[in-house]
Amino acid sequence: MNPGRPQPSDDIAAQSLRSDAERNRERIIAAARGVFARDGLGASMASVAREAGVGIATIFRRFPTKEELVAAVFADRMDSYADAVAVALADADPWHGFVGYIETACAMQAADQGFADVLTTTFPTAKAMEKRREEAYEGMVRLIGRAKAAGGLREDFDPSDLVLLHMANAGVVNACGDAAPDAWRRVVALFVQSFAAPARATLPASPAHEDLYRAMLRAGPEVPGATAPGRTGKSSKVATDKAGEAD
Amino acid sequence: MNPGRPQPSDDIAAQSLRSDAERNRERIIAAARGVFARDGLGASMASVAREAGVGIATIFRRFPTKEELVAAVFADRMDSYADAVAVALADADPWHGFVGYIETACAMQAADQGFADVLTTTFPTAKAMEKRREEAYEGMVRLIGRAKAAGGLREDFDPSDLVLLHMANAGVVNACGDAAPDAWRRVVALFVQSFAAPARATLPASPAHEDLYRAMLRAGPEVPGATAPGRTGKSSKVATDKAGEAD
DNA sequence: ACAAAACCGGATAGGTCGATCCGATTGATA
DNA sequence: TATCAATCGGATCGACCTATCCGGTTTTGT
Repeated sequence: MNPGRPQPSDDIAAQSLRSDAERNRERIIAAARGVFARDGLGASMASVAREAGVGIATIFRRFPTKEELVAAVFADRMDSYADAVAVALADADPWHGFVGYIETACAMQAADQGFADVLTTTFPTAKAMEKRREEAYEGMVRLIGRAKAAGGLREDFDPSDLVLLHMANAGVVNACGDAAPDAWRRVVALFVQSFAAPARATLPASPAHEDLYRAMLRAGPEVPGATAPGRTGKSSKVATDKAGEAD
Repeated sequence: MNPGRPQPSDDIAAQSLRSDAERNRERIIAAARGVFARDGLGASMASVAREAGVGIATIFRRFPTKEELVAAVFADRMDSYADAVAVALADADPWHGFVGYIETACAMQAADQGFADVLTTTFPTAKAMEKRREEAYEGMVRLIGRAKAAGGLREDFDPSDLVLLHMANAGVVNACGDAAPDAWRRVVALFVQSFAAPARATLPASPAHEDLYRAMLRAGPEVPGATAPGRTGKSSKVATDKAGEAD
């Protein structure tokens, strides 16, 4: 009956972890949840350790890489994400369900900087998380089909548009942070109105499926958000061609 | 007539720089233009130096901080940006001018990763650049007024919506990079359709002016983008993670 | 041609990050 | 209670970043 006993019928998840180890594991996840939500995935492992009240090594012992910690932290959030699609599919009104999904998912991005990044990044090594993502994607395709059939959604809407929506929303919540915590609502409302049927005009083609996948792979590295003072400027150059250059 | 002579009536800009120094200064700016455009503001000073064929110290001698280099590099890009507003105001058709401005500005973001961030960040120390930004903003307010008066633009459109648009577009171009270089066009087209009058539904309130300013201040630090896509293939371990970036 | 000032760039300082090492500690078992 | 493996956490590694230092080189004015 003692928890942690090596009995086969014991509690699953934590397989034979010493009691203090299991306690720390939960502390770490709880701390990481808060830190990633507040500072995004760019938060350092050290800051998570500090928040959890454990040593840095303790984190890496339980989660050999940062990516694994991220996967552990966001596992249940991805569940909620997949659930949101299921809830939307259960809605009797296809368009209402579609809009509800969008608002729920974007609200999740706004409430958790880390999750905003997760939705626009793929983690090939975190199979469980990617599985949820695919489940959600398949549900979204059906959701879109229903909404189109019911006439609420414009016919040229593509599943990839939801990915683009999340990228755009991530840009807004990342840039605004807590300075303007509700700005995303207006952006999302504008998007939703542009999704409504009938289409006001034709759209440029959607990006290819695999291009978007590569884009999400590429995003992996880092996420701004946190660092402080040393601000640097940014710049751009324009040099080449493209679009309307001024002279 | 020799350039660089200490004559008072000499060429302005470069005040008495030795010929080789002036040559390097231009090389540095040209290199930084390309590097920032390709890799975003997260690109390191070392990579700029390498591209320019000069030493790191040479860059910091001419531009004491990275922010100053950025300001120097983007000065003309901000001019083009302000020009785009002027061009839009000169358009006989207010709505056409409004849409043209949006497409031009967003195209500039897509063509230059660094500029995408510049548009969503303020640089209090770079006064010239901030002046251009304000000029552009004032022009945008007039542009919006004209477009509303002509009936093309929905009445509840707010100038801050253009800032949000740029934040959203930055999110898309940052996430997509060169993997899906045209994805932004579809997003912008959707936005434009949602801007068109008549409004399909009311919108959540706009963020407060000063909140958006604080958000743009806060955005400063870093920008991902840096690391190359396929890279890291090498040995095992560490593949992922960040690093460069960002920052 | 020549000296002095201006300039160059590699090495280095000092910071952060992810990740690892190792001596000290603690929990589980008998 | 005694034992020992499992665990802990601070120190440390290596890589990268911005920024500075300093000995060698180049431009400039006479």
